[in-house]
Amino acid sequence: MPAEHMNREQISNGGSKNGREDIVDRVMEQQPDDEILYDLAELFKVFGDSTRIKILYAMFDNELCVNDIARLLNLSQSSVSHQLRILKSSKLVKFRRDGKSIYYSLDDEHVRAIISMGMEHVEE
Amino acid sequence: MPAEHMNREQISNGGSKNGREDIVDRVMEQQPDDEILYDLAELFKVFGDSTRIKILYAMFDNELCVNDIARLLNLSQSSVSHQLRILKSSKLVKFRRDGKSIYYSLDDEHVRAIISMGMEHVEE
DNA sequence: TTAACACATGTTTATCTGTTCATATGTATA
DNA sequence: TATACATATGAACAGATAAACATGTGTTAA
Repeated sequence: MPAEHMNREQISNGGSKNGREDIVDRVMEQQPDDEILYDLAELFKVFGDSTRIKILYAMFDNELCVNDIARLLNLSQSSVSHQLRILKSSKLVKFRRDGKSIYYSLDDEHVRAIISMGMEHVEE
Repeated sequence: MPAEHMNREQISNGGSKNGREDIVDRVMEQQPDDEILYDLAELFKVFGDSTRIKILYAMFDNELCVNDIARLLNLSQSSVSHQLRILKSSKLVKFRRDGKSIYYSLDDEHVRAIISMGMEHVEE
């Protein structure tokens, strides 16, 4: 393509198809593997349910057993247990048994940090 | 109930029903309004889809137009547009028009912070 | 070992959500 | 103004998912 037939954008980027190729290619290289981004989405999906968020927030600085959570949030025991199962498999909560009860708490500081970041965004 | 009929747990917590009442009451007071936690869940729900996460990550430090994103991630223009609509209404991205194209970018540092926190948790 | 309690799990159902396809809106250019 | 390009939007369908209900497992104490 002769230079006199190029528009300003094409000239400024060296004549690539539409002047965005370079940027698209660069972003493509920076992008993490799909698998990682899939896992990241799965993580946020767990936070993305109001029942689970309520449970997580209740445990923000308290260890709670299943029955505590059910009474506190007015949920069925079954529902709480199902949600805790999801939180466990995502490594967001840990637990310990004490007699007949099982006490749950947040697994690490990341969980608190993620919730706090979200709260900041919401409270605007 | 006479003290000699109480178990150790009941005595140590002053004789409340099952020794967890105090904690449950305290947590209940600390818990934010349902509406706030609902909004928080809604926010994370937006991050909880692999297509949207890919789009957000691609914009981590690049402004991109709809067509860029579609080519980059091998998605249909319609799909990208639908997802950007959701990201816009959640205030996660901002945009500007330049001629026929519309350039999208992350709305603020919170968005980057939330993604980074999530990444740290996933990369373990 | 039986009963009572605390929790987990399987299944079903109603609802929600992402994609696709078709079409509409908005912008630049000949 | 006609055409092409870039993006947005509406509708419909398929897959995902949370809640409810019933039942199973594990623990304690009589």
